[in-house]
Amino acid sequence: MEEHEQVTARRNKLAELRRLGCRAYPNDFQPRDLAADVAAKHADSTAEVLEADASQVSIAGRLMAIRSFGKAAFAQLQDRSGRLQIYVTRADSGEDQFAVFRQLDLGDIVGVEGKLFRTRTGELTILVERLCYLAKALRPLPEKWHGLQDVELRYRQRSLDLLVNPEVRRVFERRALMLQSVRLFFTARGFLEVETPMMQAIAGGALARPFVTHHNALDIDLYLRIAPELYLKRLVVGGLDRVFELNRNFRNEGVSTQHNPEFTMLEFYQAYATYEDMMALTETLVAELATEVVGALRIPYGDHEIDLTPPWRRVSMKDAIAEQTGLARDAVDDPVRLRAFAEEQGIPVTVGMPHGKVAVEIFEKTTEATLIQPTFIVEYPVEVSPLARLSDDDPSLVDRFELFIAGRELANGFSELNDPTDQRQRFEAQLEARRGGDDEAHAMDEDYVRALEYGMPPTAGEGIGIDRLVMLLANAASIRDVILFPQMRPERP
RNA sequence: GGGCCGUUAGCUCAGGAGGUAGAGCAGCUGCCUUUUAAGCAGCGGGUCGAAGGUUCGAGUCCUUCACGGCCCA
Repeated sequence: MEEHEQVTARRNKLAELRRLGCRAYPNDFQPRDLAADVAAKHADSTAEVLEADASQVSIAGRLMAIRSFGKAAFAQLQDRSGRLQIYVTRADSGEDQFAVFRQLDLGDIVGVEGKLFRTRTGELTILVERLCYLAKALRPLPEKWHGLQDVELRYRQRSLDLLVNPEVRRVFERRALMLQSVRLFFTARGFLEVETPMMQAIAGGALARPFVTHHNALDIDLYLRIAPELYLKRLVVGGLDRVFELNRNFRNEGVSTQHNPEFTMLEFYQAYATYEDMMALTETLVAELATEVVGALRIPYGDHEIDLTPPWRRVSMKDAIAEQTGLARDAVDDPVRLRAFAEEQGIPVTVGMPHGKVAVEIFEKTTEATLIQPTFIVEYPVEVSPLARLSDDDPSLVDRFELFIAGRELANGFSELNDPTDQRQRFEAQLEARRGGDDEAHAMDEDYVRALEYGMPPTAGEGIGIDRLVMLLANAASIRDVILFPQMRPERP
């Protein structure tokens, strides 16, 4: 393959650097300072103060701009903290080092040491006395002004994206801060962080299609988990009354701005609590995270301003449907009339589909996207909630909620079903649904029922989609903007 | 899965109604010791996503495919 002219030019400069006595990839330069620290420390230092200060600073990073004159040059050096201008002159750095500098390109990594001064325009700058070439960028960087715009290239070559688009780094710094805050929040409340299997013989805990893999030595198929739920509740049976897990789930479904096949889920379980306690805990958690990460409770998201100030609205699914569609509440309660409405609206409902599931279908199609401000939808139908405790008031419902913000589901929580007999019957009902063609129905898990038979305390639990929460707090439109390496089709040669 | 849109130099983008492929940045050569997207002068760089088709002639029109984006399911 023919090498690009710009790559050839850079290879030639690398050869010239060797000729000048540089090692090609040295590793003996240790920067003592960071660009942003230096800038902060000397933000108010006048030219005279800097002149009188004999101390040296040393930073290392990537050359992101070079403005070169004959015997001197300004350049921008970028490290993990930010950028600082350097000034290299033949007089101050010496003939040999200046010759090295002249072989450097945008993107090259160097270390410099020298004294600070202020330029004519007042910019804090290092006058370079020692210059160490550290690594060559053999490929040219994207354009300095527009950065890398092509979203396909940005996702496929995240290194380059991070390098030239500083706002991308900020999103992932925000994400890291949020994860750290989540851990502090739960550990401060007595929750134990645990890790449960990602490879499971039965993919339980949610209604979704799993990825399948194979264990050679055991000669068994295993599933990548779609949820950690059933393992976390086994731990509650075992006396770990408060547990949380913050890690990846895998679902073998489509890719979109809202879905990546692997995504990060927070799940937590608290004994002697109810789903109402979980709603209150969620309000506190999200409000705290927003304050921590964004610094405000009213946050911008796309065209909206979201107000995360607790408490949030709570409304039953059927009331929400009635409110949105204009149907009378008794029509929503009536299986025949509700089904007729679905068919009239072109919402696909199958012949044997139970009333509760028809309601959920209608809710998802008509109402979900309208829930912009934080809203807990409560009173979920039992047919779509095989792991949730029955409502004491209405046996067709369970003590469950989902949280919607900006038209998207962010969390799902409920009082846990801890009656092993009921749990077995629910699994059997799911098997029936599966035989009826529902390939997302929950599988039977005998081992889990056996665990429940030892007695699980009354418990409530919840899952929160972390990527979506990061999207909200980082004002990102696509899940790919908050996942470092989103799933893409492989490039074809 | 369906609809719409995109794919042109390393990057960011133009390319009217089919008639020899353009700019800026980046690169190369030269000048330049206070620049800020530095400046000035000159030069090089293209399988126009791929494959077919229509046409005297296709970046441009048609078909299929690939990859991506947005919307819908």
